Amino acid sequence: MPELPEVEVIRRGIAPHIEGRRIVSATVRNSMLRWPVPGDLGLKIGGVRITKVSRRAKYLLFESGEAALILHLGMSGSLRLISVTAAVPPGKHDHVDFVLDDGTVLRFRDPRRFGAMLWETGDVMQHPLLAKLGPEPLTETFTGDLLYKQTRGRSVSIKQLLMNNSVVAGVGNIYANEALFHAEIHPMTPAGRISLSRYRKLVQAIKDTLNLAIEAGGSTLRDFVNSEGNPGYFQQQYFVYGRTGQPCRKCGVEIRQARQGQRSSFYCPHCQK
DNA sequence: CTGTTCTCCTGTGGGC
DNA sequence: TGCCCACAGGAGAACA
Repeated sequence: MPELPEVEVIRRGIAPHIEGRRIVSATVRNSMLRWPVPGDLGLKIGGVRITKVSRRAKYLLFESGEAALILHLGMSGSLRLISVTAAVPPGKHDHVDFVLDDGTVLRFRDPRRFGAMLWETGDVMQHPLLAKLGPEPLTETFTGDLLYKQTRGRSVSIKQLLMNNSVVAGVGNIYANEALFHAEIHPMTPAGRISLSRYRKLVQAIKDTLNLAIEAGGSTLRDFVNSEGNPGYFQQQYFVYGRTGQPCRKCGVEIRQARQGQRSSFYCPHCQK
């Protein structure tokens, strides 16, 4: 699933091919994503020049002067660029195509259709999906001091807190688990009972794991044009995620799995307290 | 406000 | 080899 690092790597991969280009047309074959793709998307986006491809949390934003396309890859979404000469026929789950003014096609595929594609005029950051997001984890506004202040008196578990996008944007299940392991914090610890120094360590762990993943993805990044599969997706060497029953990479004790809010948590019972 | 539960969807993998 | 089914999960919506 595309986590924040994958989305960022995808953004970096496609931006050079899209920024400065005009979108000639859009073809929507299946509009039933998480929310319906606007029926008049093609009319609205046709002729629009994309000046910038940016990211907020796990949302990709294709910005023009006065409007923006908001794109979320959900669980199974992917983007690929197809050159005009390749003429690849769309597959079953290729729901949307954008034709650029150089003939390139940007194709959105999403088998599970948890993704989203919306059009917002005006200031895109005022869109309800984006307006209430917390700080970006990789910016300096996201600090241990902030998390500490924000969590006094709160009983929610730290793992679930990290996955709350209004607290910090775009930290998903994998990186919440991984960061808690590196910070040596048990995922079920109530957020209000964690000290300032531990929050500082946790925030650093979040930044480090995300940055490491982005670097790993960037280093293996292939060209997005005419590439098969899902360029931008990459398999990380995880410390706890998906490693139930396997030995902890630090101490050898078996990694445990538990359920927190309908979501799997993975942790080392020896390293994380 | 807080915290919890529900919901959308389909590919994958384990069991038999 | 084929079939069945639990499971996975981002995150907004709904609810207590």
